[in-house]
Amino acid sequence: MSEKQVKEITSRDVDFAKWYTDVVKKADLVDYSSVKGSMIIRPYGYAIWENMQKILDKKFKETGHENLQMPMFIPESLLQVEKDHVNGFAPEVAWVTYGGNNKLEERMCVRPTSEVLFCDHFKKIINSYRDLPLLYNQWCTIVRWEKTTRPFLRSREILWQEGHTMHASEKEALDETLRMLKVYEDFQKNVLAIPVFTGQKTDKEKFAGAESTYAIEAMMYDGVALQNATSHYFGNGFAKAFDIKFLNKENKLENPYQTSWGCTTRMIGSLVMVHGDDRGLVLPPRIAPYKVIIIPIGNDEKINEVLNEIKEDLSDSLISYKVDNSNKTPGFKFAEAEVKGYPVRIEIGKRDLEEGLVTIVRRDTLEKVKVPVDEAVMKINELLINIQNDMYERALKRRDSMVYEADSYEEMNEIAKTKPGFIYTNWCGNQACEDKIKDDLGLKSRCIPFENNEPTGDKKCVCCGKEAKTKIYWAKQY
RNA sequence: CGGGAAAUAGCUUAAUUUGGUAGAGCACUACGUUCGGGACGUAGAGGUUGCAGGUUCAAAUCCUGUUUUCCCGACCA
Repeated sequence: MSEKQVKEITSRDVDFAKWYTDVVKKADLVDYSSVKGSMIIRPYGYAIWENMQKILDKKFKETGHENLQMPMFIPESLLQVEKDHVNGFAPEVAWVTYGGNNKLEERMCVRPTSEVLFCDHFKKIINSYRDLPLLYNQWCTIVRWEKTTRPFLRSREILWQEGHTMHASEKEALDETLRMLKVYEDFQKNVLAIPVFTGQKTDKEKFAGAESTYAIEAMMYDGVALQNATSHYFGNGFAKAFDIKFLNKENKLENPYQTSWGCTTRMIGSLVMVHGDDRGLVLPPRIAPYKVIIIPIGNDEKINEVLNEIKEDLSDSLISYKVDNSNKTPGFKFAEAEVKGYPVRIEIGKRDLEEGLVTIVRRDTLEKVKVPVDEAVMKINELLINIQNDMYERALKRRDSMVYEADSYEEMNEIAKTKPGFIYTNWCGNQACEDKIKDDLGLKSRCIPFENNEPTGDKKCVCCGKEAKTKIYWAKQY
């Protein structure tokens, strides 16, 4: 690697935090604005979000959901209807107190999430079991006044999607909660190539006002956890607080059962921190705005002819591409392509063309192959599939190598202090142990996975030594 | 929100200690030569030194406040 690259992007093993900010800025994903925690998502970063939206939105619609748009402001009295909810969010909402020069009679917060807005609406439109289920989703921004902010990982203005549904039965609502969690899990695995632990949050970590919260938890390159999506089951708590009722088949009034689920542009941060390397971003083909970057080396008739031929073949195969026609030297273009993380690079130069070849380079391994011009697109198709799979397998292998089981508190302590990653232990189910582990080791519970969650070994809680109820993951979090 | 550090051209920075004409490299613009791992020549453009006050004959430099960024902690469904 040249000295110039080392200078521009801090090595991720030297200073991971600096590496992250270098990559998100140098890959043109994001820029800072003059408001803390309110970032500018630049076209290349936004294109990744658009792809996420496109793929998820299709899934949401296939599962019967409709998009709508709710207001941005919530009157204080409305936010206060559900007690746990307001207690959870009050410390981090932004308030609007003036309209022009006039002080408002009642202040309004900028939505930190839209449960109460949906409930206010649901109350008006739900009358009968025939109105259920109601399956809604909205793409919007929300505001949470975070104290510490970082691009994509924790911002004050958050670009996200929130699904809100109402059901006639407890079971149906719970099924919906888990169904959407599964949609997120599949998306992470198959599109983002990010392995996740899927499971239930503890009572301490669950959403304010929810009966149960589920999450998908990813591990970043440095072993720190990032929650990439959540799905909540509310029971009928909000419905009761908001007096939402429907007549069931027996002609009796009943409160419906509710869910909500969401994911944000934080997933872009995940992509960077799971797959990126010292040369920059590495994007899985299925989410990359451009799957191929074409770099002509030099400029003559033959090169242009082959360039056009390949462009046509890529278009025919529905493979998105970008051409770097700038006047930069090849070395500059290669380095630039690597910072941006285009999955495949194709180099068209006269030296290869004399033998009828072009060079194809995959970003994840930097492996180069030379193929005949008319086989280039076929080869690219094959590579894109391999890159997608290999990236997932590599991420999975790395993650699994950083998950440690601890049987005693001493062992857990030792691992927490010396090895980055997740720790998997027996747990009694009491918050006292969660609090102690947070205080002693700085670790928070991530989730209780759905599978292989039976206590093992002596079946005692790793912290208090009492009988364990389950196994659970612990980690530092972003 | 506490503790620390920083802010000078798009980027990296010099001048700040000791107040006295804001300077460079890269990037950018035009033309030309180049092109297989961060090219070269010639010419050019780019700054009320984050913002607001104060001290001074004079402030990038000293003082106060403020905003933003980074680090550590607290907080964070």
